[in-house]
Amino acid sequence: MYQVPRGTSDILPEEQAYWRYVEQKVVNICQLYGYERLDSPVFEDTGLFTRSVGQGTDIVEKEMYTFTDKGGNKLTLRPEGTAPVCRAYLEHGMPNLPQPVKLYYYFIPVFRYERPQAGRYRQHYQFGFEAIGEDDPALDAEVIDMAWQFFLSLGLRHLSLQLNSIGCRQCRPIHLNALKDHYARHTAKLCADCKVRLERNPLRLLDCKKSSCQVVANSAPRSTDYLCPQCGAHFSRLKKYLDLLEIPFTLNHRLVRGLDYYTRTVFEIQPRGAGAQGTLGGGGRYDDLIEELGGKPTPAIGLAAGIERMVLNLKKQAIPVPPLPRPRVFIAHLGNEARDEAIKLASRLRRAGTGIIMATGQRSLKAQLRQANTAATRHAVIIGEQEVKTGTVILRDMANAQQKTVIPADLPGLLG
RNA sequence: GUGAGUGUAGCCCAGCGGUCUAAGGCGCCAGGUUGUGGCCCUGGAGAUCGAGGGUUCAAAUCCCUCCACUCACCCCA
Repeated sequence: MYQVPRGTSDILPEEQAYWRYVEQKVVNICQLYGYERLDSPVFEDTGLFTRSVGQGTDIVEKEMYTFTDKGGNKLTLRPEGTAPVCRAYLEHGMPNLPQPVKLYYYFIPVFRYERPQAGRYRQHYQFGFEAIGEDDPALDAEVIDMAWQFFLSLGLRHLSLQLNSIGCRQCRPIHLNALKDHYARHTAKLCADCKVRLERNPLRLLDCKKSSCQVVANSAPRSTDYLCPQCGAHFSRLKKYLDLLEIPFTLNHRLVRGLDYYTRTVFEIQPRGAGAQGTLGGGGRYDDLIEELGGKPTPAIGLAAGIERMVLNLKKQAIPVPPLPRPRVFIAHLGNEARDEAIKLASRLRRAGTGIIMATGQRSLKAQLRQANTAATRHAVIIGEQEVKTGTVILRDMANAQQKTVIPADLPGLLG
C-alpha cells in the first residue's frame, strides 16, 4: 500500500471545517486592512531563494527541495512565501503603484526537508501578508495589529507577542561584532553547537536553551542597545504605537529569525507556554530584500503564519468552528417507477438550489432512512409505488418523525 | 542531521513466546413482520498483528534492518 510521503498529510473531509473557518477569517482580516490576494507558483528559480533567504541559513543549506527540469532549469519548491511576492512585485511593475502595495497569500504549500513532528511538516500551508514600499513605523504597528487581531478573531486565547529590533545594515554589524567579542571571551562555557554558531550565525547564539549558554546569553550585548539613531527612533515609535493600540507585547532580546532578509522590527506570536513548535506566526521588516532582488531600495514588512498550527491550537483550545453546509433533504424511493420519479425530482430541486442526497442502489426503505439519519438531513422525501400512482410524495420531518403526503410542486415551499 | 519512545481491522485498543484459525468498543452492513431512521437486541463483513529478514519445535509476542508517527535537540510556520 502506498502512503503519503514523510512529513506530508491528507486534509480529510472531517478536517475541512477548520480550514474553511481559518480561510474565512483570513479573507475577512485582509479585506479589513486593505490587502489584495496574490497567488504565485509552487516552484521558482532556485536563485530567488538562495539570494533572499540567505546562503548560510538552514533553509537554503539543507532544507530546500531543489531539482533540475528537463530544460535544465534549476528550480526549487518554495520554502517560504515572502520572496515570491517580492519577485512578483518587481516583475509586474508594482513599484509604480501607490506605495505601500499590500498583498496577501493564503493556503500556499511550502516545502522544507525537515524531520517531521507535530506542527512541523515537509509540506505545510501558510497564510501571510506583505506591505511593500513604506518604512513608517506606523505601518509596522498596523501589520502587528493586523496579525494580532487575526489570531484573536480565530478565537485563540493566551497568546503572547514577542518583539525585537535587530537594526539595519549600518547598526547590525556593530552589534554583531560586539556579540562575537562577548562570546569569544566565553568560549570555554559554550556547548559544541554554540561554538559552531559563533562562526556561522552569531545571532542564533542568543537562542540556545542550554543553561550554561544562557548565562552567557543573558549578559550578551543586546541589539536594541546598538541601534543607530534612525533605527532607535523607528523602534521607539513602533512601541509607542503599539501602546496606543493597546497591544501587549513582550520585548525579547533573543528573538532572532532564521531568514537573513530580516531587518529592524521582528516579531512572533505564540500560544503562552507553547512547546518547541509553538510559533503560530512570525514576521518582520525586510528593508533590503527588494533591492537585493534587483529593485530600487524599498522598505517592506510582512508576516507568515502556519495553518496547521492554527488548526492544532483551535483543537487544543476547544474552539468551536461552524459546520460546513450540507444537503438538507434526502430522497428515498421504492421500485423502478419511483426511482425514475426520484431522479427527476432530485434534479429539479437541485436546480432550484436545494441540496439533495439521492438514494442509490435498491436498498430497503429502512436502510435508506438509516442513511438519511446518518447524513442528518432535515427532511426525507419518500416515493413509493402508491405515491407514483397518485402523483404525490411523502415528506418526512426527520426531527419529529411527522410526515405528510404532498404534491411535488409544493415541495420547494415546504422545504424552506 | 542527533537522541528516545511508539506502530494490532476505517477509528480507539486487549493480548507481550504455544490455549491467537487475535478479544472488546465505536463505526459500517443486515435482520428483529408485509413500504419508514435515531434507542435496544441479534447476526455479518472487515487484520497477511507497519514492511522485510532472522532466532525458535513454536512469534502479534524475542533480535536485526527498513518505513512511518510522537517527543526532545535543531530549525521554523
